[in-house]
Amino acid sequence: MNQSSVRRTAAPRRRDEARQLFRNAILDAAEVVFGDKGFHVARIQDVAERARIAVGTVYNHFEDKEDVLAALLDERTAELAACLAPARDEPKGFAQRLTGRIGRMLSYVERHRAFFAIAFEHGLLGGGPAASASAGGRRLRHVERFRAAFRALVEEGIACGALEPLNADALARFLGGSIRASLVPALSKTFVPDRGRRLQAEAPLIVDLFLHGAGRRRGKKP
Amino acid sequence: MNQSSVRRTAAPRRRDEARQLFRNAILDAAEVVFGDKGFHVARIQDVAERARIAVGTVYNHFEDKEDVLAALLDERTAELAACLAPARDEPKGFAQRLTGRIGRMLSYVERHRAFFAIAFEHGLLGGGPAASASAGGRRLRHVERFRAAFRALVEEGIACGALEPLNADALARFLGGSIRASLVPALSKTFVPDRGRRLQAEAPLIVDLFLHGAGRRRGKKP
Amino acid sequence: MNQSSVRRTAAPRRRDEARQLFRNAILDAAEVVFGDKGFHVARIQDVAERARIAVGTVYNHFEDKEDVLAALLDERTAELAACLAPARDEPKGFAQRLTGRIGRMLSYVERHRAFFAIAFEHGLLGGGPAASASAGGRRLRHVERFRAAFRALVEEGIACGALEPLNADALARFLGGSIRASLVPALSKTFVPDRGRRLQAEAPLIVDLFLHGAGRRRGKKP
Amino acid sequence: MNQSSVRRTAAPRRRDEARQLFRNAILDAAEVVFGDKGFHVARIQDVAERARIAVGTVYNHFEDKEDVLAALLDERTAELAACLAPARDEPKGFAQRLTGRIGRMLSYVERHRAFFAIAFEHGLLGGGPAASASAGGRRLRHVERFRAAFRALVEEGIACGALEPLNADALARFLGGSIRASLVPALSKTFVPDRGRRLQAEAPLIVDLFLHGAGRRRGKKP
DNA sequence: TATGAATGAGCATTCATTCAT
DNA sequence: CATGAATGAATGCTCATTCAT
Repeated sequence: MNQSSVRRTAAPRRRDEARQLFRNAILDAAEVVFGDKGFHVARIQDVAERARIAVGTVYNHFEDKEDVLAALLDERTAELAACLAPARDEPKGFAQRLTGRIGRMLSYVERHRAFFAIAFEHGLLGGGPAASASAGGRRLRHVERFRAAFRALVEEGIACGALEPLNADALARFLGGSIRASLVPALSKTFVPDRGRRLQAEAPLIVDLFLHGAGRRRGKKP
Repeated sequence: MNQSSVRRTAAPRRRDEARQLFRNAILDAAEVVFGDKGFHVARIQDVAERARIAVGTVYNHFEDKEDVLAALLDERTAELAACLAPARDEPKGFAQRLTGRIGRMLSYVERHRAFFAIAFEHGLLGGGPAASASAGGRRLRHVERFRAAFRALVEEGIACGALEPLNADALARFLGGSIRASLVPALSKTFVPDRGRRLQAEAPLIVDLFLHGAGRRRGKKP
Repeated sequence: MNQSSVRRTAAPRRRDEARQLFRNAILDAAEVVFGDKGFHVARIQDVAERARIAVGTVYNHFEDKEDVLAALLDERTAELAACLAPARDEPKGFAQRLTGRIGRMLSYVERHRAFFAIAFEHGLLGGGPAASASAGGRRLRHVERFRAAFRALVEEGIACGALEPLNADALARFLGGSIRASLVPALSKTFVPDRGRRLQAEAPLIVDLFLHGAGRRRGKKP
Repeated sequence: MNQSSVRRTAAPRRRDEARQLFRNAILDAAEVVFGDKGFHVARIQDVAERARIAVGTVYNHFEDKEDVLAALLDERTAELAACLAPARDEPKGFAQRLTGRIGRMLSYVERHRAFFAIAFEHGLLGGGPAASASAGGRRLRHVERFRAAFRALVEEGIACGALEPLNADALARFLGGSIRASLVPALSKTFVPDRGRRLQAEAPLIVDLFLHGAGRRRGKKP
């Protein structure tokens, strides 16, 4: 390999790394700012200031304000959906596997609390049709990807006989609703994040309720 | 009762009725407009136009834009919470009572689809903490009232032994999440409202999942 | 005519008058501001300030910045073209009539010097194709109307035997060019407007120069 | 001459040639881009892209955007004025010489149509005082040089008895106006450039129209 | 010297709110 | 009170210019 070929590859690589750095800085800033004020109230200026860059720079990396949100949803959604995918060394039982995955998901949400506070507004886990309208479908992708992850999980459960063979979409939504129910208080602004208990600890309860419901179980008596 | 006292009471009464008429017209218009475009995108102008009145008139009846939303949430939330309250001639079993009440609730939501699409964005059934921030706490009231209705329902269930004696708040949220899961697709814009099946028909499934979960029930086989 | 019908007509009339007042104030302000700085450099803020109104008010009367320019061109162009139309008590000879009309036109231009300085930039009397591009054809109307007025004038001359029966469009452009040549120094910013001589006094020279190129040449026959 | 002195002169020469190459590439690109969109709408980025160089490079060769325009006007104006200067082997008659020179000028304009479309906006042949304001007088030079060329031409005509001994400036402007009248349609965007007839063919008509207003009138003598 | 990403002042436009009629 | 035009603060986005590489 001669010097010139080194140059041809090394320089662009560093440039790409710089681009990635800016992109991440912007998305990280947007996560906090959007989470704090809500998408519509937040100003691009705010995002730029938090990222310690100029407004113009935001526009060097993203098409417009909507695009920043879309990219953010894209990124976090993919990571969140990944939590639901099978991992190595999972326990045998479906309930155990489910608990592990949901726990991972809760843990991820906890690390990105600010963002998920608004992500729900924008359709995650089902919601805000109004908000998703303006995006002209750009955001449907995220929701869809997420729905697919839940569906896969539920179908896995049906396949192994752990879940009732009901409509997979309905079950997937039910699972999403169950998880959401636990997340809501944690995402509220008045929530004090670390009182010793981590959000992850909720996973067994969620799974229990999801699997067996809230009804009093007769078999328990004897 | 002399004539002047009649005037003092009758005339104001008519005036109050007129005020009520305007107020309702504005709220009805706001419900549709906010539901269509989302609160932030909707303009007071749009609401006024739909109500066939002038913008200034809106401000004669409401403090500001936020106030219109708050009033709307107040009104619909109260009506929605009322669905969950005990009714006359309810069946004996908790599950049956639950099914009836949830059914009524679903029916009400269906009649106000446009609005509830955004209500969820603004904290109903737990959500959008970002949005509620700007309201300076005004909206917490609605959420709180709603939460209370769910709590009462759940506590009723625990009291009569139909529900596990777990944390009432957690159960209330779980019930809310279960219902929400069924509402989401119905509130999406692409939803075709009347394909023969009414949203209300989902109530038994919701109750079943809420009470018994999605796990495969062993006792079903025989 | 009863009182109510009076109200129905009188109130709107006053409102319409107010609209007209605002519209004119804006156009007058725009004429000066655009003329001073050029269309692109001038800010709507400048126009509003000069008209002593708020920026928003400009947008209550015009679609956007382009629309203000278009309306201005429309109005002034129509008035300018009217100068070229036949008047009452015109003298018999074509040259005399021409002199009168051009004189009136020059006089009008002089009263609106600031504006015509930029009008030429935007296609009047033939010019600036670049500028007219962005308007998407809205401005072509003005140019076209103006061209038509010149054409009519030239055709009148041809018809009465005062002009060579050449291509009317070419002659019209030549007449425009002849007039323009006299206007240019008067429209320059360094021009001191009133040194005793009015622009109108140039009319005979313009006509003389114009005519003895397009006029039928008497001496040629022998 | 030793080797080092060779280096001192030869290398800089090559460097200067390179500079010239860049400069020309930028001006050529600017001619097209400015002509297409107009000076204010065109972005330096557009010019750089068309020249296949980086934006920064433009600023290595020109002070700012205005400077690019000024240099462009400078260059093209000088070449255009040169068309009006006496050439070798010109015919004897003034009309013939005039026709030749104007023909050359038209030909030059035709080769640079895109540019002259905007040059007129910026004062060439008299015009756009608004535009020239922002340049702070830098552009007056071009206009002035051009005016001088016209003046010289007219004075030449007066001297040889071919033109009326009127005010030379007025005649020069009249000549400019006459030429401009023919250029306008050719510079419009909708103009189809080559329909068999070249712009140059208009020269005799222009001269004819011009001369028989300013030309000494033979028939008048009696 | 060429490069092209970062910069941030600048501006058109919107829209909640006011207030004279 | 209803009205609807006037208001002007607020904001998304652009683009000329700079400068580290």
